Amino acid sequence: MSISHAILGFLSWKPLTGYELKKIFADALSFHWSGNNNQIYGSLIELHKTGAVSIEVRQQERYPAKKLYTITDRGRAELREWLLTEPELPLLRSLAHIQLAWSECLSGEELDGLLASYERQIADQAIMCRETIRRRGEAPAGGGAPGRSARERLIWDSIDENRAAFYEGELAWARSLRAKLRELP
Amino acid sequence: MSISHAILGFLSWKPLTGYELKKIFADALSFHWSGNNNQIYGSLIELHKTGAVSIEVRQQERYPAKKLYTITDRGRAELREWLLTEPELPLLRSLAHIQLAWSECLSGEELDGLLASYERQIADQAIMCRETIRRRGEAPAGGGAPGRSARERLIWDSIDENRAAFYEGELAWARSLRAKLRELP
DNA sequence: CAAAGCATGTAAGCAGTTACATGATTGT
DNA sequence: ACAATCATGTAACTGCTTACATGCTTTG
Repeated sequence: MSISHAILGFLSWKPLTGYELKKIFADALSFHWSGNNNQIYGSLIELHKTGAVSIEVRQQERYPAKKLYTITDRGRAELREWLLTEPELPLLRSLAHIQLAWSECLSGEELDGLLASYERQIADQAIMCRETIRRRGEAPAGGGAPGRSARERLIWDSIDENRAAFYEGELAWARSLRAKLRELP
Repeated sequence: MSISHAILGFLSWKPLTGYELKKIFADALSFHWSGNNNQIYGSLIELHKTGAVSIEVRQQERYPAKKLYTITDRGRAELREWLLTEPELPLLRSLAHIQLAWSECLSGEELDGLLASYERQIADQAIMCRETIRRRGEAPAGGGAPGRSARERLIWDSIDENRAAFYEGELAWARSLRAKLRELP
């Protein structure tokens, strides 16, 4: 499961519970995982089986007991090994493009409506990305990562920037296509 | 299965066999499906069950019998209905970004190597995209689509252009990040 | 009193992948 | 001789998703 590498990544910062990881993934939009129970808890069980993490059960007074997961040396080695593997190509999949591809079945207005709706959604996304970046700039040291180096900050900011730029590019593309379609006879 | 809409799309042009569809998907990189047997043949069986396509078995002299699939009115209606549904957000997933996110575990040279390798792969992809677009420009009417309107051609060209621009954008991003990392103390 | 938060887990299912299985024919 | 093309299909698996199940506590 490819998400387990990302889990190991977060655990390399500090020990966390499944519940905390869930929230982290749900918040970290650039990581594109929904952070659903099945994957997080399932991966943690798997990681424990292979010895990449250790478990410490913490009883609590007013809340259910929680399991704190800590990365082991073996987990660290596994993470490093993965980091050194040849990176895969990014996966881009836009069902909207497929819809556009057969818009010959649609009238001019219907096609324009489809594009308008796509544009709106992408624009929202782009704004949200920029907002996230802005807020991060305001609250500097908060992000959970201990001892973040300048290098790491640069990389994380670049990844967020990449995401924003992607949506902005897609938005520009949709707008330009829509304009070109209006100019057609 | 979301690929079945794309299958209906191609069948809306002309009747095709599973084998032909397989090749079409394998060639149409912008459609990001591998065109593996299981999906194509499985979807066709499903589409036939729901009455979206009809089958005609053609015996051949020197080759195995083939099944020619034709879209029905019901299939056309289903396709049109899907085209009018609210488009989904594009899905972007770059494992390479996740690797970069924890490159704190790597040395400067290792990180640079990772980025270099990513850069190379993206650059190849970008070149291939441009090459496909160039070749399409040379051979005009070939593409299998009957009676393509100016509108449709514009859209298909835009989708290819979008794909190329995506890889070029990603390439520029990787290069700029690499340059910034070199300037760091 | 209902909703949201804390905390763990399971069940069922969808979409996609590689690899396997068959078997004639044509090209190198 | 070996590989590729034509043509259909199945098996086994991965990764991911939503929804279900439980139960106590805090906040509105």
